[in-house]
Amino acid sequence: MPELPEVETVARGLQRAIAGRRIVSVTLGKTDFIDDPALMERKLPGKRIVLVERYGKFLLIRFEAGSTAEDADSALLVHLGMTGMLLPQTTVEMPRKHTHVVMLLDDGRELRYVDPRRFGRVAYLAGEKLHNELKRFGVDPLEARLKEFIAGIRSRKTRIKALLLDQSVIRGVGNIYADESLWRAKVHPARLGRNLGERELTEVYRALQSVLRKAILHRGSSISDFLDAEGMPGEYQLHHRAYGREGKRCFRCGMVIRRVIVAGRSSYHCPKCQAPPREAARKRKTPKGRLSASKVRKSAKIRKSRQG
DNA sequence: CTCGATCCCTGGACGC
DNA sequence: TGCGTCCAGGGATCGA
Repeated sequence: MPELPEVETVARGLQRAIAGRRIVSVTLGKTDFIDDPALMERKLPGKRIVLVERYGKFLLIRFEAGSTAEDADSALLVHLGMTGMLLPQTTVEMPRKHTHVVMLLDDGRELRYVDPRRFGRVAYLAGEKLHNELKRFGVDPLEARLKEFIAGIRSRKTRIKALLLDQSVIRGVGNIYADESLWRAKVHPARLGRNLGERELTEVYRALQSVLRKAILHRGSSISDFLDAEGMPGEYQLHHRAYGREGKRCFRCGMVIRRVIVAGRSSYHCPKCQAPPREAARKRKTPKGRLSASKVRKSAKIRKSRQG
């Protein structure tokens, strides 16, 4: 599941592998995760890749400025979703199953986008549109100063876990690194961000940066299927202290790690080290009778989307 | 404004 | 072995 460290790893690998190459042609498979497939097919051929960088959880493949103003400052924006992979491969290598975008490069290799679940997103954007897209996001956690981080957390009234995951507040953090950071900072995921003291917020900030940096050094976490640009899995999953460790013992105090749902996401934490909030012993209410009704609605929606 | 719930998708785990 | 069911999760969207 590509979050900041995984995307950073892919960006570095791609920068080494394809910077300077020119795109010769584009072949698309399924396109339901592409913003404007026709535009992409029209604009990419001939473009030279000058830089591959990370922006939050996005990869930005930046192109050489074209002759027209419209083509200045253009990029391919790629979000890997849950299972996306960008692999530079030779044409003799069999494309993996679920390869949906193939970009032929001028050295004969292909840059292939593979995404079984198609939770990702691909968009060709230029000029103002690119600019507007990027400014929707909050601060980069590795670049933000403590003051900016705290201002971001205090900007909204919700739980710390939800704040860390909110890309418009902080860009790049997902479920794994949110849990890992909160465990290290000894802060319960359901605490309200507003109720965290200066000291606690400082701890979260430091833990977040430390965890992200270490994870980048280990080339990210491969839980099920993350692969970097060289097709290699990361190793940071071997260093997880909270995420995915339900029922196992806390490395700090020996208490059993628990999983609760916060902000709609599995949240692994140590119930002893990470004291639960006093503020809101709020219980989620999910009437069981709704189940059948929602399933009825689900099938109706699927039918509708297939038509339109 | 802010919240939770729901949905998208596929493969892997699990139960029988 | 094979089938059905559940779950993972980021982000868009919607109704409360």
